Amino acid sequence: MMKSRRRATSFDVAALAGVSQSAVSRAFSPQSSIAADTRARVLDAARKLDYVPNRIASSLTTRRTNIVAVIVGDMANPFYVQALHCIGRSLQAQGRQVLLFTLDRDASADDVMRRVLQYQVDGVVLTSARLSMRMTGRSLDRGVPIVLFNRYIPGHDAACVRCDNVHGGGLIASALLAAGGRRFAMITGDPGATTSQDRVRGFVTHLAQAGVAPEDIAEACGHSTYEGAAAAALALFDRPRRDWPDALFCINDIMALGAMDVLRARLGIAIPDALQVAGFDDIPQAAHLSYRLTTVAQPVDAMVAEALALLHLDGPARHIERAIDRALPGHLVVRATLRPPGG
Amino acid sequence: MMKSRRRATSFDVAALAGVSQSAVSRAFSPQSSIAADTRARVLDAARKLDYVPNRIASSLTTRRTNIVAVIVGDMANPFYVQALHCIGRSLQAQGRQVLLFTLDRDASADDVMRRVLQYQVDGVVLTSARLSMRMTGRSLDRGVPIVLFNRYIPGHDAACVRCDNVHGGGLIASALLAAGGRRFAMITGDPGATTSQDRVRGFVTHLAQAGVAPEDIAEACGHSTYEGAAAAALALFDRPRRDWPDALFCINDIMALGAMDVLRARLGIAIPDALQVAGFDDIPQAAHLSYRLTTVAQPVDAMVAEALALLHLDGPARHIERAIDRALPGHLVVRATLRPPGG
DNA sequence: GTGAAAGCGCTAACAT
DNA sequence: ATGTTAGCGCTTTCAC
Repeated sequence: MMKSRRRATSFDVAALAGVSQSAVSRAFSPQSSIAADTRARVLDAARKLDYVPNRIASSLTTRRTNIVAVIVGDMANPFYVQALHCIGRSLQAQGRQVLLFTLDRDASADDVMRRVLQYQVDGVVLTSARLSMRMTGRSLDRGVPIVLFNRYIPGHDAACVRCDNVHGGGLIASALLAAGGRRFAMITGDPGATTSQDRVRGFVTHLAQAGVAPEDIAEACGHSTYEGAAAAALALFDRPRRDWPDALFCINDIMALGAMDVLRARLGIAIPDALQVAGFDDIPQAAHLSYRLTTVAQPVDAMVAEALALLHLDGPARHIERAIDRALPGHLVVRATLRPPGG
Repeated sequence: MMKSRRRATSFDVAALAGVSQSAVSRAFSPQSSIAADTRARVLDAARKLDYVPNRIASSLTTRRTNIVAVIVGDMANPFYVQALHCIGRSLQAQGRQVLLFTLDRDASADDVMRRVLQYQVDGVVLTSARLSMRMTGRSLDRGVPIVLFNRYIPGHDAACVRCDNVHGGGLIASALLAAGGRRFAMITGDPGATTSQDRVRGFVTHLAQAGVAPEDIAEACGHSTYEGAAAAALALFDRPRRDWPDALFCINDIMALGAMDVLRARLGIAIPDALQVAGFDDIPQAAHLSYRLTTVAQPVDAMVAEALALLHLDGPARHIERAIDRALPGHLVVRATLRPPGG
């Protein structure tokens, strides 16, 4: 028993309820002035016809789709999955939805932005991807705000929300020093991203203050992936055993997992006894018993709240933020990959 | 230097190009009949005005949004993240996008479906969530196809794409038997989901054929989470050491990781020497060196392709599949959590 | 091949 | 509080 092929419209409901079509519209907008019993009659008729307001049609007139585009550059990194989940939840609680755009490694964010603009989204959240100034300008000029999440590009027009990476790098350095680290090494991420650069800078600067010369810090690029970090770790340990590092900072957790796994399985290195390890992000896996990774926790909830706030989704006064940079502090989470200080 | 606040419309482009508005529309639809030079003039004018076709407006007339809703029930399970990623990529390659709906644990899929319908999506993919028949009927009757991904509900109206879980459970049983398992245990997932039930059934049935009585198989529910599985594993081993299981099947990989972690860290159990472990799904982490988990790989790409095909997104003949059940075979991936047979 | 005109389903003034 | 009317930006007959 199939219902009528055509979906009911507000006109159908109006006819059945014996009111005008605009009354139907009002019945479905919480703050409009309509008599309680009129609304009741309308909602009743709507139920009978299985009527659901068409948000796509309404967005044509309101000029708001209540859709936010989220561009995710690296779904293989649980940190971004976590961020996406948090963004989705928050938005959904506001009656909005995420339109997801995935960006395969080295795909152009500009290309995907062209498509984003076709969907008339109310805002864009961009994670782990680079967007040209030209494209950013196009979006901002059309009134579509953009916020870069966990990515900061100096001089860039878009708003940006991130963790204070320099500070976080310093936290790791001081923890590793306090735990007795002597020969330092680090595995870096995307060399072009300030996220990686800043964490490295905070780390190196802090170590320098403690008398560790930057050139004494071994370094390898892990390209922000588990596999890349595994390769980088082996490269760092490709030297006489007495020169092996005893303190390793991985610019993010997913790389720390890759490094720990390969160093333990292939070289039999004991963590934290022979090597202390720290990461960054505090992804769920960092807490798992196989790793118990010391790391800097990014304040994801606060970052997401801030990012969405900067989009100014509420109110009719669509203000577009430009060149804003919000760096929120992370905090050290000490787990078992560091020896207890003075232990 | 800010451009005009108002976004250019096809009328603006038409005026600049000296053609009618419908010509502009045609210039942007690949298959419409329009002279090459007219199209060129239009595209040129469009570029000058930074015009982008409004897909929301066009979907009003075409009755297709080119948006597919994906409802994700468990973002903490990497398998679903993988599926989401794959769906997003495939859809994007077809010029479509994913509208993401997240479902917090125990939230009602019916509630979220009500919102889905407002967005006039062309189809719905539902992962790890239960949808009432009533709501399913409403959606199908309105011409919005639904496919359940990795979930099968007997007698349900929606189409369903899944792995052959009974077969997969059998593969694990036979691998565990061949590797010398004697005292079997399993950690189950959501007790109400056929996904878990079928894997259990395949496993138990196969063992029974080899002479292992079902009542000799220890069982605990891990609720499909890492933490739940850790607790379940401890419960299974809360008995005299000589009665400890030597072969453990976890209904999915994420639970296998939780079980392995806690059994190794808390009870010092050696895997695979003292205990052989197998999972299901083949999530990326299963291959990591800390686990090297033997598991059944779900054919995610094929499943996604099949799911999208059942949505019949192409062509004007919007056919709605009902009560379809497609079970694709998974395959065993042998890693280090099983002892080599005859070794 | 091209233009004119009629909607798609809704919201938002504007009257009443 | 309610109805009338004019769009929102586009696609699609239908003439020419």
